[in-house]
Amino acid sequence: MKYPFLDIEKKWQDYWERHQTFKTVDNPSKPKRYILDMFPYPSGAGLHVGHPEGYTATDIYCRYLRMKGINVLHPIGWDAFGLPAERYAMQTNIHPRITTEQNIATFTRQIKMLGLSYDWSREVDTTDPKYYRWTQWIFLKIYNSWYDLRQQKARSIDALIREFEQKGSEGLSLEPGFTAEQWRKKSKKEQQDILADFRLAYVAEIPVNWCEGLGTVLANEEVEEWREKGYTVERRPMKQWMMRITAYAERLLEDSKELDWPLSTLDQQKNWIGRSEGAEIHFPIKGNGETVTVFTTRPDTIFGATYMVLAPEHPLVNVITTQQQKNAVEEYRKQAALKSEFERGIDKDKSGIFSGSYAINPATKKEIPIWIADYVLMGYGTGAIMAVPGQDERDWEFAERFGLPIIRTVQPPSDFKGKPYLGDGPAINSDFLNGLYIDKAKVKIIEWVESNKLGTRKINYKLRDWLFSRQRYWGEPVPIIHLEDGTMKPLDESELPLLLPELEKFQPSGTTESPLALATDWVNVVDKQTGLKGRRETNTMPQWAGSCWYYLRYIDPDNDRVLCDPAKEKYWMPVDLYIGGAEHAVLHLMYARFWHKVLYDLGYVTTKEPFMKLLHQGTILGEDNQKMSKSRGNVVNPDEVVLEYGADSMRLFEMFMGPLEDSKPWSTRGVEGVYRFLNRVWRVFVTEEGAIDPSIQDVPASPEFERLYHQTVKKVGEDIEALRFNTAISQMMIFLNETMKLEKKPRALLEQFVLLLAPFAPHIAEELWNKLEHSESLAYAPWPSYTAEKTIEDTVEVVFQVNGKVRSKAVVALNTAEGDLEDLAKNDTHVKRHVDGKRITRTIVVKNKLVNIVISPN
RNA sequence: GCCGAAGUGGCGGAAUUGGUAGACGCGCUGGACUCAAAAUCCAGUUUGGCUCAAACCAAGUGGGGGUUCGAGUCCCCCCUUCGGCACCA
Repeated sequence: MKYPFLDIEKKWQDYWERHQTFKTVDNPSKPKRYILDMFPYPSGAGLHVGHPEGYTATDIYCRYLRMKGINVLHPIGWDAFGLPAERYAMQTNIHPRITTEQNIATFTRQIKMLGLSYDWSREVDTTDPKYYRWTQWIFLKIYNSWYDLRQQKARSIDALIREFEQKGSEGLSLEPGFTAEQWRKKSKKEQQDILADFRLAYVAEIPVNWCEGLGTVLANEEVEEWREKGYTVERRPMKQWMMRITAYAERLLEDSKELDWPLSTLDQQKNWIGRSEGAEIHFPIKGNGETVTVFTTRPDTIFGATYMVLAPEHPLVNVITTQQQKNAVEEYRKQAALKSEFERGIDKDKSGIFSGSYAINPATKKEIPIWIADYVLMGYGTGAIMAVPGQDERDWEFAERFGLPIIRTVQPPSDFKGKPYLGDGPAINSDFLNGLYIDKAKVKIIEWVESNKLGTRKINYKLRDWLFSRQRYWGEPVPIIHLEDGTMKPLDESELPLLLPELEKFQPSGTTESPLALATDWVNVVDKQTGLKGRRETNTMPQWAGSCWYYLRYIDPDNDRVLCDPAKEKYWMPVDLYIGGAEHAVLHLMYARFWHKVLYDLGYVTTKEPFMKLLHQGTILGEDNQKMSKSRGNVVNPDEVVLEYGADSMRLFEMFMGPLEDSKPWSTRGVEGVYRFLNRVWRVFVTEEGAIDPSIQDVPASPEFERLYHQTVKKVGEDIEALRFNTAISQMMIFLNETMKLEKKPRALLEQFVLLLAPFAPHIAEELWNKLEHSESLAYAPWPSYTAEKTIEDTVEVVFQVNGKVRSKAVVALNTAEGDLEDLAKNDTHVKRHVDGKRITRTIVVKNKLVNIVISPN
C-alpha cells in the first residue's frame, strides 16, 4: 500500500495556512535568523524543477532553526517587472499587469504545493505601486546624493549646495573651480550641470547599442542575436540615466573580503571591479599646447613608449588630426562606430590610423606619433595610452603591423624567445631607471613624474557606471521631470508613487524613447511652482532596480511612512543566508550591495553589507545530463512529480541528489528511491488500518540502537547546519534500515526520529506526529538532542598493514593500548605470512586505527 | 588567452588536521512471497586473476612524477569538462 501523500500534503498545507504557523513575529528578545531566497521572475512557463532546489534547502534550514528556538524570517515575493510580459503585450495587447498577475498566481500555487514555510503575509511584488513607490523613493535619494571623497561616503546633495554657497568649490577637485560668489551668480541650469557631475544618479551622453529596426537600445549580450536576424545595431551616443557605482569601487572591493560567499563569486566581482594601480601621465602635443593624458600600470616602461594611441571616440581626436589625415580619420571613426565593443575584441587584427600629429615623450623628450585605434577603449582609463611595444603584446602587434619602432626597456632572460617581454627584469634603455627591477623602477619613475608635475599616481577600475535606463514600458517610471528651461526637477517624495500610465497599445514609440512617450497626457506636465512646461522622463528603470532592495521591504512590507522601520531593520538585518543562482554573481549582487551602501551612508540601514553568507544552488540538468530545454524535450515538470510521488518525495530527492552547489542530472529512478524510503517510514509507523504500528512500544532501546540514534541526531543536525542535506538523508535511511529490523521499536526514539525528518519531509512528519498523539504541529517542537558520549562505539575495527597494504583486520575494544595492538598484529596469521622471514624495520601504531609493519625485502 | 570550480563503480554520490576507498540511493543479479505480475522483503554487486565457493593475490579515485611507514586527500607537470571574463593599457 502506498502512503496517502496527496491527502496528507493537502491536509497539512491547509493546517499551516489556517493556523498561520509560519507567520513571523518581530520579537527582539529572541535570537533571529534571516534566511532569504532570491525571489523569482514569475514567467509564463511556471516553476521548473530548478526553482525548488534552493527553496527546499532554505526551507529545511528554516524549519530546523524554528525547532531550535530561533526567530526566523523567511519571505518570498516576485521580481515581476521585465521584458517577457512586455513582449507578450506587444503581440497580444494584453496588459503586462494581467499576464504578471496570472503568472504570480501559478507560481504561488506551485510554491505552496511544495509545502515551503514562507511567511506569506510579507509577500512583495516589485510591480505593485505600493512597492515601487519605494523603489522610486530610493532613486530620488540616490539622485539627491553625491559621493564625498573626503569622507568616503554618500551625502545629501543639499550639503554640497550649502558648501558651494559658503566656500565655492574649494577643497573639491573641480576644474574650473569657483568661489561662493561665482556660484551664486551662475544660472540655475549652470548650477544643475555642475551638480550633475556629483550626483550618484545622472544623465550622460554615452554610446549605446541602438537598433533602429527595433526602436530600442540593446544590452551588449543581445546585440549578436538581433544582428543575426538581419537588424543593424549601431553604437550611438544617447542620453541615458547612469548610476555612479564607480564611486563605490573601492568599498565594494574592500568590504567583500569579510563576506562568507563562494570564492568564485567573490573573484568574479573582484575581476569585474578590476582595480589596477598605476599612474596618469601627461604627454604634451607638439605644436598646439594641448596635452594627452594616459593611464598606465607600467610607468616604468615610459622610455619605451614609441607612439601613442587615442580611442576613436577620444575628444582630442578632432583637435590633433591634421588636414591631410582628416578624411581617413573620419572614415575610420565611422567604421569603428559600427562595431560593438564585443566585435572590436573579436577582430584580432589590429586596425588604426595615423592622426598626423606628434606628442613629446616626457621621459625621452622625443617626438612620437599619435595614432587612433579601436583597440584602445574610451571607457577605460583616459581613453588614451602610451604604447610600449617592447613590454605589451597588443602594442607589439600594432607596432609590427604599422612599422612603428620597438624598444625594449626590460632586459629579458637570455633564453627568452617571445616578442614582448612581460616578466620582471632589470630596466634597460631607460636612463636613470637602468638596472632597477619593475617594482623599484615604478616607485622611482612615479616620484620623478610627480615632482616634475607630469602626472600623478592613480588607481583605476574596470568597473563602469551603471546604465540605468531602459526604453521600456513595464518598469518603474523614473520620477523626474524635464522642464522647458533645460533643467530637471525630481518629484517630491509626497508625489510618489508615480504610476505607470495606461496605454492603448504596447508598441515601440518609433523614436528613441520608450512607449511611455505615447502617453501624452502623462508625459506632458506643467510645474506648479514655476509654471514651466515639462515632460516626464520616459525611460524606465531596469529590472535590477526592484531586486536591489526587496530584502529590506520584507522586514516591514506594509509600512507606508518609511521603506522599513529602523528598529525592525536593526533586528533583522543583515540577511544571514542568501541562496540563489550563480548567474547573479555579478550584476544583481553587485547592484544590491551598491544600493545598500548608499542607504547605509544616508543612515537608512545599519549594516555595511546586506548578505552575509551566500550560496548558489547548482543547475539541475535533464535526465540526459544536458541542460533542460523544451527543444531537447528533457524538461521535468514539478506538478507531475508532485502528483505522482508527492511534495515530500520531490523535496527529499532534490536534496538527496548531491551537494547543493553542484550541477546534477534529474533522475526519475532517484525520485522513486526516496519515495520508497518515505513509504518505508510510513509502514514502520502506521498499519494498513491507519493505526500506529503495534511494534512501536514503550520499551528501552538496545545499547546499539541507542548509539545509532544519538549518532543520527548528531549527524542530521550537523549536516543541516552545514547545508549538507544529502548526507543527512543518508543517515536517516541508515537509521530507518536498522529500525525495520527491530521486533519491538522504542517509541521514544522513533518519535524523535519523526522530528529529525520533519524539516525534510514536513507533511508526512506532521501526520505521523499527529498519529503519535501530539495535538499541535511539530513546527516548533524542540529539536532532538544527543549525548556525545552515547555516540561513541565501544569497539573499533583496527587494520593491520604490511608495508602500507591492508593484510588483516581485528575488532578490539576502544582505546586498546598501542603495545597490545602491536602484539595482536604481529601474531595475526595473515600478517605473519607476509612478515615471516623478513626484517621488520619499523612499526607504526595509530590507536583505534591501524598497525603498519614495515619490512625490508630480505 | 585569462580567472574560477570540478574529474571517485554501470549511474547520482560518500569518505579529506594524510590512516579500512566506494557509506546511502539507483540500476543489475539471485532468492522469498504470488496462479502470475506489481509492490514488498532477503542476499549479492569496483575490476581482474585463481576458484564450485570461500580464502587468497593483483590493480584501482582523469594521466604522469614526487613527498610519506601510509596519498582520493599534500606538492609539481599535463589532460578533460563546466562556469565566468574577454584588446581594461
